[in-house]
Amino acid sequence: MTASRTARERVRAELTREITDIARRQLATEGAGGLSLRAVAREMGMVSSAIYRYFPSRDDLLTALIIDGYNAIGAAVEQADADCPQDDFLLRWLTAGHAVREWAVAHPHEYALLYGSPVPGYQAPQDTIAARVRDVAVLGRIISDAWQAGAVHAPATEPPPELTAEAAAFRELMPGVPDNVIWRAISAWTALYGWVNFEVFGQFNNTIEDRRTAFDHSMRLMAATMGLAQ
Amino acid sequence: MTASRTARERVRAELTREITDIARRQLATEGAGGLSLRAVAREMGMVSSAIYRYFPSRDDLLTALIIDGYNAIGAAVEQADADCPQDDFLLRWLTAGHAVREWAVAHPHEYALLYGSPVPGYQAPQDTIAARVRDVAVLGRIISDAWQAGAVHAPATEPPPELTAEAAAFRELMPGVPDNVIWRAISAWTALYGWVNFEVFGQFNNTIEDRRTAFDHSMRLMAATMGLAQ
DNA sequence: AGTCGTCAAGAGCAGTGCTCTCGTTTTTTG
DNA sequence: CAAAAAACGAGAGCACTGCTCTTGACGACT
Repeated sequence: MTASRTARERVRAELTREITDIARRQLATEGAGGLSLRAVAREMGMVSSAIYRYFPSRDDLLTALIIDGYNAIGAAVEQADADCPQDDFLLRWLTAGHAVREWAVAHPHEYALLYGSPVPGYQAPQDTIAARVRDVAVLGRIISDAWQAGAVHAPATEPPPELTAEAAAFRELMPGVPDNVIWRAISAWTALYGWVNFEVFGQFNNTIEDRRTAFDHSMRLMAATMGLAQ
Repeated sequence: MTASRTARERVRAELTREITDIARRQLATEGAGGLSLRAVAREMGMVSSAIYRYFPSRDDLLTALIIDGYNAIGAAVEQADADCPQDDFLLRWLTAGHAVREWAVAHPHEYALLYGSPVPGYQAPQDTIAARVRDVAVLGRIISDAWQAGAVHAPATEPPPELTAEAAAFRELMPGVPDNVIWRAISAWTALYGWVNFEVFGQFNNTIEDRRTAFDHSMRLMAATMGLAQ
């Protein structure tokens, strides 16, 4: 009986996957606003209303794409870090940063969906938060490993007392790491994505051309701020 | 005759301004995607096609709003810096940063229009670039002033030679400032906007609550990276 | 074998950006 | 001052969107 049930569910899963694939392709070429359920249906040879059997609304399709996107960039960063010699923490930081940047440059529209302005009228459901932490978890692990190895030499500028109860999520990612380093890591993390935002969203147009080199240099400065310089 | 000509042009300018005002209000409440020419016309008691006498397309209306937005945030930063004691460079940097952040938090949708994902199908015309540099010009002036006053004590980590021909626009903003400091300023600038992006776009939800304090601390770390720490 | 749920299809609603035409009003020109 | 020209608001209309509802057919489970 499971076979027959699976027969139906298999074609359903297949169609669902085909929808997201086409949607992702449209997203990559047209951007988030150009994603049209009717266009997806048209490309599949379906009628538009049939799509709603699989995704109750456009937002649900967007949510699926967002989750896929977080997992894709998270997997890219995890893979990049796994390929690194684990005891070279500066290299790991730089490699993870480049992985983020390169994925974003290769998938600008998907990146915009994840880290750009929220899609109007769209509220990210809780389902996304599990996938969204994969990249920052890698960063946390790098810093945490570096700290355990005694490779973090940051100036001892204590953050203000108002912040001691903040950023609990980051603390969990970096157990044992003192507040000073945690907040430096948060700063570096926001700087990393700030750069990628600027690059992907065109803020460097006609200004910085060799963006990979410039990004690398900036990430080295951030590593120094974190105390990771060798 | 100029009076009679002005009569018509005056009402035209007035209507144009009313359109942008209503559009800005809709933008603030609904976001960029919710901006509808028909809704603006409806609110003005006009018929939708009449709007096209004033803005040939939705993109042109968006462009007007974008230019206004760049000027608004630029003016806010300029004003904040002007109110500072000009010889306290760390304070000036922090004040300018807080001005950016506070404007962005107060006008999240307008900020998203300026620094978020580009509106799909919309290509920013050249008209915007004049207004868009006002905020970064303030930052450049702060660093430049600090350098002239001998108040910049940054470690002498030279950027790689590939970058010596890059970022000419930044160099013009900071005449006489050496490359090392220029690239540190660029890093700090991207970190500043990276933070604001994360905050405005909801990346700190359920993670960091006292965002002003955390931002301030991060900006102090960036000041140290630039060599502005006192 | 019959029932029940799933499915694709189609029509339809309200909304969008945008174009075109048609009178009217205002400005400019002869 | 009168005629030509330009600007304007209104309306209809096109192609498109997300989404809902209904209808009829096919497949799955008892």
